[in-house]
Amino acid sequence: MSWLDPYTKAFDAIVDAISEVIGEDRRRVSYLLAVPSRREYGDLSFPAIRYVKSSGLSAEEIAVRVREILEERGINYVGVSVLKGYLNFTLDVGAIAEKLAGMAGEKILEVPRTGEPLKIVVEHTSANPIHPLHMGHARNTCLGDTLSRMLMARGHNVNRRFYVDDVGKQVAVAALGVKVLGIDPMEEAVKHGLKPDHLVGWIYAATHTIIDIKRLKKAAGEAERDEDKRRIMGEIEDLMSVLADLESKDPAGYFNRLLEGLSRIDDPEKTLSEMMIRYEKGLEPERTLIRGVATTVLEGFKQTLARLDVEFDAWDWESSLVWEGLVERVLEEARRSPYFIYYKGAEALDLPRFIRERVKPDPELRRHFRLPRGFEIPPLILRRSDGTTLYTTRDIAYSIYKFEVTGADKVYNVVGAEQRLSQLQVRLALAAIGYTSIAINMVHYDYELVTLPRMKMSSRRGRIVVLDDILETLRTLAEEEVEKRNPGAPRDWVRGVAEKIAVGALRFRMVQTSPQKPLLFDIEKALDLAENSGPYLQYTYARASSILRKLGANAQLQPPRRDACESPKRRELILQALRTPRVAAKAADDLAPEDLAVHLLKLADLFNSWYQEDPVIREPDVGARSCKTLIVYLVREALSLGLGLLGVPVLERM
RNA sequence: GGGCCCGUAGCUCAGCCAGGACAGAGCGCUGGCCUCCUAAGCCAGUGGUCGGGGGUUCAAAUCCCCCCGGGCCCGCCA
Repeated sequence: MSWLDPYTKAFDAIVDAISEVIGEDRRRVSYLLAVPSRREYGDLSFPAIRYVKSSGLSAEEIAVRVREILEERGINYVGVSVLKGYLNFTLDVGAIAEKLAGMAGEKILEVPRTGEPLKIVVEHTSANPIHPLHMGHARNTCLGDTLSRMLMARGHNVNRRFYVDDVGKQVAVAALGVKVLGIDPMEEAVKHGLKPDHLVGWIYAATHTIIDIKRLKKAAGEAERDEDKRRIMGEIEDLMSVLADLESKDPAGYFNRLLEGLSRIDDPEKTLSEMMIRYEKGLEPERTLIRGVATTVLEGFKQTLARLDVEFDAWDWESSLVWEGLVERVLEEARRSPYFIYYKGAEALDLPRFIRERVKPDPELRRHFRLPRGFEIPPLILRRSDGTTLYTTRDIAYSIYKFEVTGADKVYNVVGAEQRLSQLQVRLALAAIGYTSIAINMVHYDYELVTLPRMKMSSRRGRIVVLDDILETLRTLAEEEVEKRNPGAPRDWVRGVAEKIAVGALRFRMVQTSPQKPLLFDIEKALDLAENSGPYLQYTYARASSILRKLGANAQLQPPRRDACESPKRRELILQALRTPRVAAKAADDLAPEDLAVHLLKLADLFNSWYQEDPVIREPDVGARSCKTLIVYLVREALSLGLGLLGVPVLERM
C-alpha cells in the first residue's frame, strides 16, 4: 500500500461509506462524488436524492450513517451536511494542513497505485521510415508517451513499442534513390552535417516526384481523349514545380545525379516491385540497402524523440515478422479457421459470416467490437492471388507478436482515427482465427489529425511541417524571451531553458485537447507562449520554486496556524493541489491526459491569483507564513507531478 | 449510397460516455496593476437561440429520433 495524502484518504473513505450505506458500486459512487458547482455547497458533493428510493433511506438518514462510518474509520476531519437532496462534505483544511506540516522535502503527493496492475503495451508513433517526423506524428507521439507515463505512474508495467514499417513501396522508393546516388546515407549525413532523416526525406521526395513525372509522361502519350491528356499535363506541371522546389533545397549536389540515374531506369515501377519482392524474401543486396535506409531515418527519429524525452523499449521491424515466418504462421492458422475462404482466387477470411454467426449472437463480443448498426464489410483478403501478403495480414501477425513477446494483458495502439475501420478489421480477423482474447484486449486509441490552417501537408511532395523545424522555431523564440528576462545570463543556460520551454509548449499543446477533436495547430499562436499553455504552467512552477528559494531557512515547515488555512483562496488552493493525485489516477484509467491538463491549468490559475494578493515571504506571523509556505510546497509538488506525467519539463527559473 | 467522429462566446476549447443545484476557461477587445516573493502574471468589464426541430424525464448542453453543416473511412494500397 502506497502512502496516501489526507485528501485521497478522505475521498476513498467517503466513497466506501456511501457505497456501503446505499449499496451501490464503488466506481459509480466515486464518479458521482464530485466537486460541486458552488463553493458554499462544500468541497465534495453527492446526489443522494438518486438513491432515496432504492435504499429506502432519506438523504438525512444516509448522511447520518455515512458520518458514523467515517468516524469509526478515524476520518475525523470531514463534515457532512444535507441540502436539496445532496450530501455535502466539508473538509477541515486546518487539520489537514497540520497533518502535512513537517513533511517538507518529502514527497507528499503520489498517484495512488491501481489495485489491478497489468502488463500493458503502448505502441505509438510508428512513422514510416522515409522522412522526418512531422506535425502529424507529433500528436501521436505526445499522446502515446503521455499515456505510457500515466499508466506507469498508476503502477502498470508498461512496454513502449515502435513498429517500423519497412516492407512496402515507400521505403523502396527512398532506397532506390539512395542506390542510384550510390551513397551510404548515414555517412553522407555525417559528412554534410545533416540530420539523417532530413537527408533521406529529401531523397525520398525527389525520387518519388521524378518517378511520378516519368509515369505521367508515359500516360499522357498513351491517353486517347484530349481531356485526359490535358488533365495529365496539368498534373505534370504541378509536379515540375514541386521538383523545382526540391532542386532548390538540394542538400548535397544530388539533384542532377539522381535525375540522370533514374532516367536510365526503363520502368521504375517494375524495378520497385522487384526490390520489394526480393526484400520480403530477405535477399541481398536489397536487405542491406533497405535496412540501411530505414535505420538512417530511425537514427534521425531518435534524435527528435530524445529532445521530447520520449523513449521506446522496443523497435519492431515489419520485415522481421515476415522473415521469421510469423506472417506465414498467421496464414496457416487462418487456413484452419472455419471462416477461411477463397475469394476471387485470393486467400481470405469470411468476416461477414463471422460477424453474423459469432459476433452478433454473443453480447460480450458485440460489446467489445462495438459494430456500427448497418455495418457491412467484404471478406478480408490475407494473401493476393500472386502470393504476396498485404499490410493488414502483417498487422495481424504483429498484433499477435505484441502480446506473445511481452505476455501483455492489454495493448494500446495509438493510431489515427481514419484507421478505425482497418483496426476493427484486424481485431475481427484475430477473433475469426481464434485469437479471441487478443482481439478483445487490443485497443485502438484513436485521435483526430492535426490540422494546420492555410496549409495542406503532402509527404510525398516533401511538403511537410517538420517537427524539428517547429521545435527550432519555438526554441529560438523562447530564447529571445529568456534573454530579455535574464540579462547577462550564461548562453548555455539560456539555451537550455529555451529548449525546455519549446518542448513544454509543444507537448502540452498536443495533449490538452481531447483526442476526438481535430487539433488546430496554428503556428502563429503556438509561438505566442501565453494562453493556456505549457510555458504558463512552467512559469507558475518556477514562481513557486523562486518563493521557496527566497524563503531559505524559513522554508522549513512549521505547524501552521489552523485558522490561517481557512481563508477561501488558501483552503481552495490546498484542496486543488491535493486533488492532483486522484485526477491523475482517473486520467490514467480513462486514458484522458486532457483531464489532467485542465486540472493543472485550474491549479495554476488559483495559485497566480492568490500570489498576487497574499505575500508569503513578507508575512510576519509565523503560523500564517507556515500555512502559506505549505501552499507553495503543495502547488509546486502538484505541478511537478502533473507536468512530469505530461512530459512537460519543469524549470526552477525561467 | 453506407458508416464513424465533430458542431457550446468573434476565435481555440472544458463540461456530454455514467442527466441534477445560476452554462465554464483561455485568447481577443476595453480599462486598470511592477519603489513589494519572476508582469510568460493579476484585477475589472465585454461576450452564449449549448447547430436546428421533436421526444423521454420532477430535471436535458448531457439520453432517444429526425434534419442541417464540417472532417474522415468504405482497395488483391501502405
